[in-house]
Amino acid sequence: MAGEGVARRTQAERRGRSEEALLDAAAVLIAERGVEGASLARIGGRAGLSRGLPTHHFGSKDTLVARLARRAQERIAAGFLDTLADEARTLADLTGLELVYMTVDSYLQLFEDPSDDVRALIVMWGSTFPARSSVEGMIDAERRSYVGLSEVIADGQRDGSIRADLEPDAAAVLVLGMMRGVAALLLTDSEITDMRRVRRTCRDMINQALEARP
Amino acid sequence: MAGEGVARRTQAERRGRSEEALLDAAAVLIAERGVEGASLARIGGRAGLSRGLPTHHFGSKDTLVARLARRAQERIAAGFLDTLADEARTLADLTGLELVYMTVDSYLQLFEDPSDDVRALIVMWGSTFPARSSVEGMIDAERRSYVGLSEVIADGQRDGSIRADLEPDAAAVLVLGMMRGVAALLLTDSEITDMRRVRRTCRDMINQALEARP
Amino acid sequence: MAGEGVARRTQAERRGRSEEALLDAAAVLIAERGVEGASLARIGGRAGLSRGLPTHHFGSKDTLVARLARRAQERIAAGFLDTLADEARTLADLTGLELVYMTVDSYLQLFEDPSDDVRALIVMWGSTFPARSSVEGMIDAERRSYVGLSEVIADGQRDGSIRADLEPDAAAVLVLGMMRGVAALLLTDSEITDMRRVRRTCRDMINQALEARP
Amino acid sequence: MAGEGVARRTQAERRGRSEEALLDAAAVLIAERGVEGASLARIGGRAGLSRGLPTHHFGSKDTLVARLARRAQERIAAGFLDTLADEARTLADLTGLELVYMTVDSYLQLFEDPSDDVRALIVMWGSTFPARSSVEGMIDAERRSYVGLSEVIADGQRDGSIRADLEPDAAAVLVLGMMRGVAALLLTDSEITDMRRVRRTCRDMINQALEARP
DNA sequence: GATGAATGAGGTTTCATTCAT
DNA sequence: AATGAATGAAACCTCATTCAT
Repeated sequence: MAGEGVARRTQAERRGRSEEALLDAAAVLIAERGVEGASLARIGGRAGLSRGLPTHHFGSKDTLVARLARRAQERIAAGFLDTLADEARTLADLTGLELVYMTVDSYLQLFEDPSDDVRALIVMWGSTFPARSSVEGMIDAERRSYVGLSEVIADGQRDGSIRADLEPDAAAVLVLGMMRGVAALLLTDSEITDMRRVRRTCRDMINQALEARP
Repeated sequence: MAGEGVARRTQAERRGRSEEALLDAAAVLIAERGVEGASLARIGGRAGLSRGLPTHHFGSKDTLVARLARRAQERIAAGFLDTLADEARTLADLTGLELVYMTVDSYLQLFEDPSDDVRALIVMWGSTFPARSSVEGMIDAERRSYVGLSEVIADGQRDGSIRADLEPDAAAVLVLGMMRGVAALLLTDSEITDMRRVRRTCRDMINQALEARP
Repeated sequence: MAGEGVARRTQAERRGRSEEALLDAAAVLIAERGVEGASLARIGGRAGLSRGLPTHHFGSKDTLVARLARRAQERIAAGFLDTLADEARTLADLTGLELVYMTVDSYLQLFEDPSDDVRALIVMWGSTFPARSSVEGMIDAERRSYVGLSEVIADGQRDGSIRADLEPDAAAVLVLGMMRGVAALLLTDSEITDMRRVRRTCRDMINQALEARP
Repeated sequence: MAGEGVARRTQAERRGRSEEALLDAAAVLIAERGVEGASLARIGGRAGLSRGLPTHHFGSKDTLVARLARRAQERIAAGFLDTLADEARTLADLTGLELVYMTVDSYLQLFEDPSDDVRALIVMWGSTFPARSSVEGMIDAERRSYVGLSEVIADGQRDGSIRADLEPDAAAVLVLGMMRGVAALLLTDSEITDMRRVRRTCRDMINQALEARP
């Protein structure tokens, strides 16, 4: 029993380690060359493993890409919660306006020195633009982000921090679109301007645009 | 001689007509299946022409795609100028703030019922996200948009319509990113909310965020 | 116009020649290594053409195999009609019994010195045995052979050359099965016995088994 | 010691049980998808065991397939002897003609409601048609069937039950080919006609074709 | 005895491009 | 100007097999 347990854990560990390595490699390559340019053979090679392993583990390229997308999204979400925790606040303590601002700001902060995961995520987002796109779960996740943001804005209207005359749905689209679009612009042309100034200006603009005035 | 002249004009016309047909077909296919999914053979077929014609006319796929991107951008710019003309204004009559707003609004209006060109343009924008991207001229064009917008904002500060404490560069990134990002979101998930409400809310937010206050 | 006509004929000829070469190569390789063992790359190579051509022409392996099957079946049918013509008879002149016999005998004769087409056809027949098989049109063609043979036997009963107490359906299955099975056995193990003696004995057995007795 | 003995027997039993399960699964999959379509991983899975077990037990796919072929042939032979035993006859009591008939008939009877083994066997037979075929032992077994049948026919001529003017070799090929071919036809297209009528007609035709006449 | 992770060869297919017509 | 035949690289995927556990 003990022997079996060890063997199992070791096999599982081996598997897990390979998967992580493959996802890491996929992130690098997708960020670099796009979803289609990142071939499974190259992903395997870059991970220091064999050409055939990516398919062996994930069954198909679509699955691998979807898994990478989810991992990146989860990491971002976890990072955001960490940030809140670091500042010793809970969600309940924040006004809606503060929460909107922190959402946007912590997202943009990721792009000051973007990880491969984060860069890959934007690239994957870009590859969902064609009508028949394939990155599974991506559009759903985007929808959830939109709904969540919309609710936060409505909350902010209830708690009096956000102007009551905004339409939460429409404002959520604008804020989310700005987050994604700005990230994409800066990733594409990193010389455009530096992210820190953008974040500072962004705080200003969000406050001006959303804040309820006496 | 006269006959030859006519023949030549006809040849040139035919050529032009074929090229337009090919670009139209390319726009449809790129909007539908992405840049890589739009194969030259399919583009030729969709245009009602031969498989070999796209290469024959444009020399390479990259060139074809670049030409399509330029055509779409020029059409958008021309449309914008037409809108201004319709409202019997010249650029000189507008405050910086008005110009920013009209730029954004007329862009978003394109996505209420997007043409194939416009949809293809967003798809091509998405395919520039990888670090080694290929759509020639696209990043430069984006840079020019950014510079132009930045200047308009600075003009607005000079003419007193836009808050003086904004950094024009950073504000331009935020506004341009929002335009692109919102367009992409709505193209990807058309059920999210309707564009008209977004435009209305956008006017509000831009005014609040940029307007100089007494 | 004339130039176009020539060009077209020449292009068409080129295409036709390649197709024939590919089908010939496919027949050799399928006879040798089976349907799955005959890879498209090898077929192209054996035909003295490129690896990619088989797919380019036929679209898929299934189509290529189906085309080969049809070609072989048509050639066999044409050969049978030629044989009849050589003997200056028309179908109408033959009794049902004679026609059954000639059908079987001319089929078996093909296997005295079997062409690649004929060998490939038996191999393709063998590859239809799995429940989910793929050689398109093969099972239908087999069904048609069976129906045709069954009608010939019924005709023979009407014209008095074949015993009236046979069930035409069942007899057709037995005769057709024998044709195919014997062909397969001899192809598989050519040392079993020589085909000429089989044909002689076959005539005997068919006469004994089917002939109406006074 | 006793414990060890038990353990060993249990181990051996387990091994045997696994092997049988693997062969059963292989029969199902080969009947369904052909020899090449039946992958070792799927065989293991279908048997409710692991992916690696087929190789572990049989060493190679070829060996597994050969073992399955032999098992199926032995079962068929054993079934035939059982049938004889049920009818309380020994081989010595039968005339050659009767024995030929019973061989064919009991074989065809198997296909009225064919087991996976029997279906797989026909599929494996079909996969021996290519010149370089792989199912080890299959062609030899077929040869032995042929030789045996040929001897039975010669015996029948000696005992006066079968026409003396037949060539035993050739007749054996025809009878064996018919058995196999009819089985294949009915397996491929089960709607062709029902096996019972074929068996009835077959008895008739064999008697007419082989029986010595006074 | 058994599991399943890992490999890498090989298959079909898609495609941009070249070239003859 | 236009067609479409031909090429060959590269993609995804399947699979028998090897090997560590």
